[in-house]
Amino acid sequence: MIVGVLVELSNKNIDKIFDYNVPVELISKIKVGIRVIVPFGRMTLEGFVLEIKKSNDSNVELKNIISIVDEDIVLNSELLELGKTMRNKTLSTLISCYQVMLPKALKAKNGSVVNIKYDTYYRLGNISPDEKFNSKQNEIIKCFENNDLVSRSKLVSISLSSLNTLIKRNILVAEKKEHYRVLYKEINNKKKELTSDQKEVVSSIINNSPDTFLLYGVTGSGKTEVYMEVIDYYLSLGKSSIVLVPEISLTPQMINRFRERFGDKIAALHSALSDGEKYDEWRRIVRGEVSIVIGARSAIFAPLTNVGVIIIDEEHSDSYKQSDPNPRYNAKEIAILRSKYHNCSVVLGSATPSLEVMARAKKGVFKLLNLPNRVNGKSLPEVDIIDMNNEMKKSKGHFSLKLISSIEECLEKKEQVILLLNRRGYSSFITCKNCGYTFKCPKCDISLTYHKSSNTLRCHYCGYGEKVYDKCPSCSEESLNRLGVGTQKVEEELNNIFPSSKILRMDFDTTSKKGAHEKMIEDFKNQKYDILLGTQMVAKGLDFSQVTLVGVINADTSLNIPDFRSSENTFSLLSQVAGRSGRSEKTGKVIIQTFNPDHYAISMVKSYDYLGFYNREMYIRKQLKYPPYYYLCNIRVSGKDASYIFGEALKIKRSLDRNLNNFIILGPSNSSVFKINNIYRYNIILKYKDDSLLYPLLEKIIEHYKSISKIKIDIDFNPSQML
DNA sequence: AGCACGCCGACT
DNA sequence: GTCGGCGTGCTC
Repeated sequence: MIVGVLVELSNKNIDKIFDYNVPVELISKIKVGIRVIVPFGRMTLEGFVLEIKKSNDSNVELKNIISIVDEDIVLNSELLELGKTMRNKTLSTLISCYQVMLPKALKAKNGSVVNIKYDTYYRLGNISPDEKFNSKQNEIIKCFENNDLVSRSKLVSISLSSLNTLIKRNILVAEKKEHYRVLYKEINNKKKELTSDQKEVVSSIINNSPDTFLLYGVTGSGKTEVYMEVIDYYLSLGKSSIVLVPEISLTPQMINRFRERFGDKIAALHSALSDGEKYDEWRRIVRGEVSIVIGARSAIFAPLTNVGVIIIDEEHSDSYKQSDPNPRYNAKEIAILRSKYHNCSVVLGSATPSLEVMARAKKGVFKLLNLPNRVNGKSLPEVDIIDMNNEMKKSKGHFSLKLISSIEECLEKKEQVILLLNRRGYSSFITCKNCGYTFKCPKCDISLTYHKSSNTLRCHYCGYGEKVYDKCPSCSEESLNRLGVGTQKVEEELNNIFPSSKILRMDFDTTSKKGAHEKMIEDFKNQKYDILLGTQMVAKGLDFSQVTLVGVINADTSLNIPDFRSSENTFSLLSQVAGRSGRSEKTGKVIIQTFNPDHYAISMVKSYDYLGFYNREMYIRKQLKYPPYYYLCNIRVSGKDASYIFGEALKIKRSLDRNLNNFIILGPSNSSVFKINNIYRYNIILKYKDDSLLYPLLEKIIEHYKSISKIKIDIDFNPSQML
């Protein structure tokens, strides 16, 4: 027996199948989709078995497989095939596509597999009628009246020595059962009565399946209930479901809602789980012990069989696109690929759909479903836009008088406030007021950001750090200025204005500890705090009934990012956070502070005019030839020798120019962070409508450069950010 | 990724 | 003459 193996090295030169002999004693254990250990050059590597064949059709002498890693397959035929499609769509290595499908714990570097934990259980053996038992022993045996299997810990708690006696007499027989590290609540199938709008949407999905739907529903319109109802329907047909949410909104609050309804039929894959816990969840999925998988981007690869529906909540979130390590895939595209295989539907939900998805829905490629009303029957909270250009003359802090008085009012009524400090694309760097000097990382072309806790300046890209100076190194004046607003600073200011209020600060610093995020949300829900102050993480998915005021301290930072999506992202962020207000009986209110009150991405939030925003933004995208009118592709050429790299990038650009018609080809230009860790980066940006000639050409370019180690070519199709 | 091979510069 | 630089190629 010969097997074709793909080894675990992500390198274009090795991204092909290598054949190995299977020693006789291993033949019976070989299956396509398991991992094996093989010799490779002088190395010993892990790899996936992709093919099984009878004879050696090449003229090279084959080595033997060393051992087998998995009893059961880790990649089924659907996922093996999906990986190949992904490779072709992302031009990444096949092995990287398979690796991204599996939990980290399985990406074993030479066999470092996570321990499977076992619990010991006992069952009753044969008891002949003349066996006699004492009282302790009888007590133990009684435990088996209603259960076949009883855990050792329970029996030990009765009497260890009696237990040992019974085991010795073969009255009890030991049995090992896998121990899962995650505990589950009892199912209680909490079902809410749906509104007629919701019911209509649910039946529309079920009756028109399979298809891809855009569920466009305002904040608070009960999209989650719709998802659960659809999932429940497919559950009743014996089918499984995948639910994707952005990591940031995969809160315990969200998971608990699903758990209350579906109990232990759910596996939740989120970042708060350890590698071992994620592995446990993954194994439950593989074994068919769960029917619903809820998780962030990579959960789209959940090895469920017989999928009934794939739901992508907050569809507009850019977190569904993997942008940094290869493969640069988009979970929405993967969802559609998997739905074709399973002949099932995809539901994309959002209150502010991405332009790409809405455009496709309008064209009829996706089916558009509407939820125009909130389930509480109330209208959306009133939005007040405060022009900070005027306010700054009146006070020097970050709070307008209007926001201060509204918070005051809210606190008096014992209601709660959420404050968003928009820090998207924002960093707290230090500059000299006198000469304009800024501190930059010597290895990366980026400003160092100030870290109060360690009193250092740090580089967000490479981790470089230096201590903070008093004097400007350029002009020697003591005129260094901390720019920008941190949550800490705003918290202090807030404390001064409202000394008796209880403020909860939620940002990356305060939520990094395990379970901290969960506890904060729980505490705020239980009204242990009056004001929740935080970054983007307070904007999405949270549902607190006592929140009647949402304030946005600085709406503009996300608007100033040099990215063609900055308006869309700003509109969507502001609309989302506005939706946190007035979700229950009490009427809510929203205050947005901005220096650009007339910018359409801000002014249209006031009227909740998504479609108005959509039309206006679409017009601009058409003029500027951006998505959804054109596709984008970013070719990043990088290496240590800047002039060599630029020269090669230019060659690539010229070759593209020669071979592609109707393409707009920009660059090579310095990428927005030009240098990271002494690697210089140039971008070539392509805009196009038809990609049929592009792929073979790019494959050729990759092929040409793959063996030249001083240059790296990275391709990102439809990048989420243009950085 | 590792490691060997091989072809040019500065040394005991 | 030889040690060692790293550019290039190969791994079933």
